[in-house]
Amino acid sequence: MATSPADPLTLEVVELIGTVVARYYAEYEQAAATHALTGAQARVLGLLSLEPMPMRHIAQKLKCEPSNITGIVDRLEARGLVERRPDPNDRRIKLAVPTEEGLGTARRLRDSLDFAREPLAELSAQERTVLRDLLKRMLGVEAPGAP
Amino acid sequence: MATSPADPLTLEVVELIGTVVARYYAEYEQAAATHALTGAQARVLGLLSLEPMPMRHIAQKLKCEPSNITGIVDRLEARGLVERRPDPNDRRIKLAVPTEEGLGTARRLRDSLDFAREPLAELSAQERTVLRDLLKRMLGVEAPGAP
DNA sequence: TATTGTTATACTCTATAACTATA
DNA sequence: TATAGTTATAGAGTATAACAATA
Repeated sequence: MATSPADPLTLEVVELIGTVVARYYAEYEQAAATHALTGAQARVLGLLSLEPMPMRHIAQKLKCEPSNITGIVDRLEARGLVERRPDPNDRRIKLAVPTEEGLGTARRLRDSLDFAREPLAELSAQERTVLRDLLKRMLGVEAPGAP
Repeated sequence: MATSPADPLTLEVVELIGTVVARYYAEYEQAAATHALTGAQARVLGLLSLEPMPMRHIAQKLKCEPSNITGIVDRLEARGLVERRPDPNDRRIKLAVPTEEGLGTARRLRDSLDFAREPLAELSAQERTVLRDLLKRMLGVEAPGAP
């Protein structure tokens, strides 16, 4: 479907979002590096810290090829942050599970992600609520009071 | 400076921003791939399409090492999208300049970046204005009517 | 046969260090 | 000597294709 072709207000918002993306991304990479992780390793570890899952699921979540996950989990496993465990029900599957140390690293990583938390301090609670609801609608998340 | 440590509303907004970042980033890479460019090549070409600049300046804008730019510009040049030109005032400097074809590719790339433009159609003009002003304040851009 | 994970391969991006040619 | 760009090198991420083990 064709989208409205470039009214100035929309373009301005798009550019602002681009700035947010660049800043957020850079801070994420830097926070990962602080914990001696690459961005991809940090994303996998963060994902697994929420829920252990088979290798293939990780690739689906990260929208990349499954073969890439092998190497990333290899490096996390070599550092003792993640383990591969057999799935009792299907011996083809290997579950990637964070270790205690991996969980700790994931938590510290999350805590060090100040971005958007510090800038958000500029906004009042009411303004944050407005921002939240606008972002939700942009992203197609169902509205607070709608079905 | 310590930031407020995790009120639920702020965390929710941070997570929403994370979702925006992931979606925007994925769409940018995909749009670049549509034009047979990598993300890095697309970023360099987009930058040069606004203003030709010395190799070193590109590295500063992209926050990476200058040695990386050599290869990226090599590949853009091999495809006829960018040229290296001598700087008349300082023979150490090489200016990276997009060709006509490079400018066309950059324009089409920008036009194909529907993200945030399509989702923004969900919002009214008034809501987009509110979103714009909130993002500006978050990013520390001076407010519309403030010094 | 289909699926899961891995390996092998090739390309790109990245940082580091050493090199060249200018200034 | 200092700076701009390059080269050389090594590590990591990525996609593709082929493979072993299991279903």
